[in-house]
Amino acid sequence: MPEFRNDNELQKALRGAGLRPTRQRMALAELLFGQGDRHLTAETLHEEAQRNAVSVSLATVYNTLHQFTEAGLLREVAIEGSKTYFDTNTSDHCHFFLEREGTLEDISPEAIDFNRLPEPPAGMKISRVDVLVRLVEQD
Amino acid sequence: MPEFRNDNELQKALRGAGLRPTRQRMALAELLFGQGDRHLTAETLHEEAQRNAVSVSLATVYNTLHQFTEAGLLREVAIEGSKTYFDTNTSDHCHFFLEREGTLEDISPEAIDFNRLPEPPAGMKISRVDVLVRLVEQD
DNA sequence: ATTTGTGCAAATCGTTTGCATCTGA
DNA sequence: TCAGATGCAAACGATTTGCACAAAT
Repeated sequence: MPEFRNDNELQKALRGAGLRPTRQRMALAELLFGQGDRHLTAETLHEEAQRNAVSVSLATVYNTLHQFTEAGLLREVAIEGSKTYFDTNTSDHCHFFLEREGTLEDISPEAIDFNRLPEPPAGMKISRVDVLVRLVEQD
Repeated sequence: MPEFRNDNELQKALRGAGLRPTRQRMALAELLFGQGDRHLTAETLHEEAQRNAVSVSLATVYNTLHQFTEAGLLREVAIEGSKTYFDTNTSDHCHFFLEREGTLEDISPEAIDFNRLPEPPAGMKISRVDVLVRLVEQD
């Protein structure tokens, strides 16, 4: 859950990841990390950038999201369907998925607890456990 | 986990789902349900059909997979990335995902056990819990 | 005969890429 | 200066759709 108080910290974070703190990356990072935890797609972020008079191409948004993900600043969330979601909360946690709206919400890590996890097959190890709790309207 | 001993049972199942037992649907159903639990994509199934001299168009494979899913004969599995996977095992279970190969394996239901599940927000209920255990080679 | 399904090719959607241009160190 | 970034438009892969034809009831 990266947290940045000012542009200097942000610049340092980008530099630390081997990324030049360009105008576009700084602007996107501010949108991404400036308002708590968020779940968004490339399109969402692109639109938001335009609304905020930040001029970035969609291609750059994609590039940036992937670079930030590699740098550990974002996490990809696997949902069925076409779009890729990015989560600004990179800590270990699960998600609610509102099926009607197609949106994600974090679940606090304490709210889910495993009794047992399966043994990985020989030669393999668990890299991550994704849990998606699907929600629908109550009938 | 649908199980069909012969074409008659299969026909009945399709009819029960409001689907005409056409040549193509019967052939695809045999491929899908004739050999235990499977995880496949539209392309996979299409190729397999061609290898078995079953002539179906890719569009029909897509249609059929979705119709079978709606009918409860298949289950979609959410993986990140482009392709959609279908699982012939419709019972409640989790998956291993082999990241290197991009393939799925069932996990026996007993191997995973939740201590606690989160309370759904007001007015919502849990429709399903998807668990994906990601595996990588041991280092 | 009427309804439903099929195949093909074109259309769509999200995403990626090639390449010329620009920018930050 | 010059590697690295950006933007645009074209390319792409998976999936969907429109429509004429074929098959099932």
